[in-house]
Amino acid sequence: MPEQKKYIAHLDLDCFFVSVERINDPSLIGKPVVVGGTGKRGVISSASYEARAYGIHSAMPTGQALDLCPRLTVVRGSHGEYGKISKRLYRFMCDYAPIVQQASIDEMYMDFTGCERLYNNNLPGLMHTLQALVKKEFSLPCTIALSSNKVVSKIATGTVKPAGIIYIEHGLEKNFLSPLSIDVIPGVGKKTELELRKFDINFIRDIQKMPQSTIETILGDYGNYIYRTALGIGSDTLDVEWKRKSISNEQTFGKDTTDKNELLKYLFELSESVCYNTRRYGWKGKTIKLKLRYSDFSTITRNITLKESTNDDKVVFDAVKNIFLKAYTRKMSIRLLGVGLTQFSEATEETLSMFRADEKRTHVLSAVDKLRKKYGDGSIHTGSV
DNA sequence: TCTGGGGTCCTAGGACCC
DNA sequence: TCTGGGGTCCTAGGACCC
Repeated sequence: MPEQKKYIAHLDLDCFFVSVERINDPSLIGKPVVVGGTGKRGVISSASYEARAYGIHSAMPTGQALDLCPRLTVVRGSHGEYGKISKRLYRFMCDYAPIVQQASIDEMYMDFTGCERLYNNNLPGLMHTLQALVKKEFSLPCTIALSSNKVVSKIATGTVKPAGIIYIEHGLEKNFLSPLSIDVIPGVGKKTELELRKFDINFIRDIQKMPQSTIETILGDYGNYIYRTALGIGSDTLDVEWKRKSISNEQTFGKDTTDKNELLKYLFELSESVCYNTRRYGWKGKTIKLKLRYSDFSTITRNITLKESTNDDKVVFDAVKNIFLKAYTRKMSIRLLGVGLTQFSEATEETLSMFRADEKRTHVLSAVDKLRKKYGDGSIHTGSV
C-alpha cells in the first residue's frame, strides 16, 4: 500500500480581536481600528487592515500608532471574551476534522488525512465551505491554507490574508516557498533575519540552493530546522495534548518607581493572582520566578526552587520578596515587576492535608477564592505588607 | 505618548552525584 | 593523585510567538 497523503489545514482568524469588537460595535467596520492599551504605555495587540495600511502593527506603542493615523480608533478590548469565542470555534471545527490542534487564541490546525472521500475528494472545496461557515456562525473573517504539513500551511495562510484560501499540492511545497522572504518562516524573528541577511540570504530560494552545512554553520542546530522548512519539510502530526507549563503575572507601572514599599505591594498582588490562577488549575508550583525591568528597559530574572511545591500566596510572596530585595541592586527606578510559577505538580488532597496548619490555610485560601469569584479579582486580599 | 502581557523553547555554565 | 565522563537539576538570559 502506498503511503497515505497527509492533509493539514491551518486556520487563522483575521485581526481576531478587532473582528470581535466589530461584532459588538458595527460602526467600527471599515475603519482603522486597533485593540490595545489606551494608557500612556499601551501597545497594539491587534490592528485592522485599514490601520495596517498606515504601517500600524501589533506590538507597536499606541502613541506611535496615533502619530501614524490620528483618526485611529483604539479599543481596550475584552480578553475574556476572545478566549471563549476561540474555544467555541475549536469545538465547532471538531465536528469537521478528526484531529484539531488549537495553536493559539486565533489559530488552529486541522488534520483531514483519510477524509478525502468523506468530502467528495474535494478538500480545497471544503476549505471554502469552512471559511463561509465561520463567517456565518461566528461573524468572523478567516484565512485557511491546506497542504501536506503544518509549517507550509502556516506560511501559506500568511500569503493570502485576509479572507484568503490557498491549497499547496503535494510535491509543490518547495516551489511555493522559493520566492518568499526568509522572515515568513516561523521562528525567524528580527535577530535571525538580520543574521541571514548578513550572508545575503534574503529569500527562501537562497536557502534552498545552498548545502545544508552552510546554513548550519551560520545558525547552529537551528539551521537544520530552517533548512528543512525551506524545502517544505515539516511536522504533519498535531499536538492535541498541550499542557501549560507556567503561570505568571506581570505589570508595567504607569510611572517608574524606586519606592520599595510600593514595589513590595505590587509583588504581593502579583503573587496573589499567580497563586489564585494556579489553584484554579488544582496545581502547585515548585519554582518561583521574579522578573524585574529597570527604567532603561534592561531586564533581569531570578528563580528559586523550593523543596515543597506551593500555591500559597504567603509562601510565594515571602520567596519573591526575598529574591527581589537581593536582586534590586541598581540605583534606578523600576518600570515592571513580574511573578511566575513553574514546575507544576497536581495538588492532591493528600498533599493538601499533610499538615494541620497547611490545611487550615488551604481553607482560608479557598474561602478567599470563592469570594474572589463572586466579587471579582481586586475585591479581597489575604493580608498586606 | 518608546517599547504590554501571556507564554514556549533553547543554551550555557555550575553544582552535585556516581 | 594536575584532576574523566555521564546524567540531572538548577539558574539566567535571550529569541520568538500571538
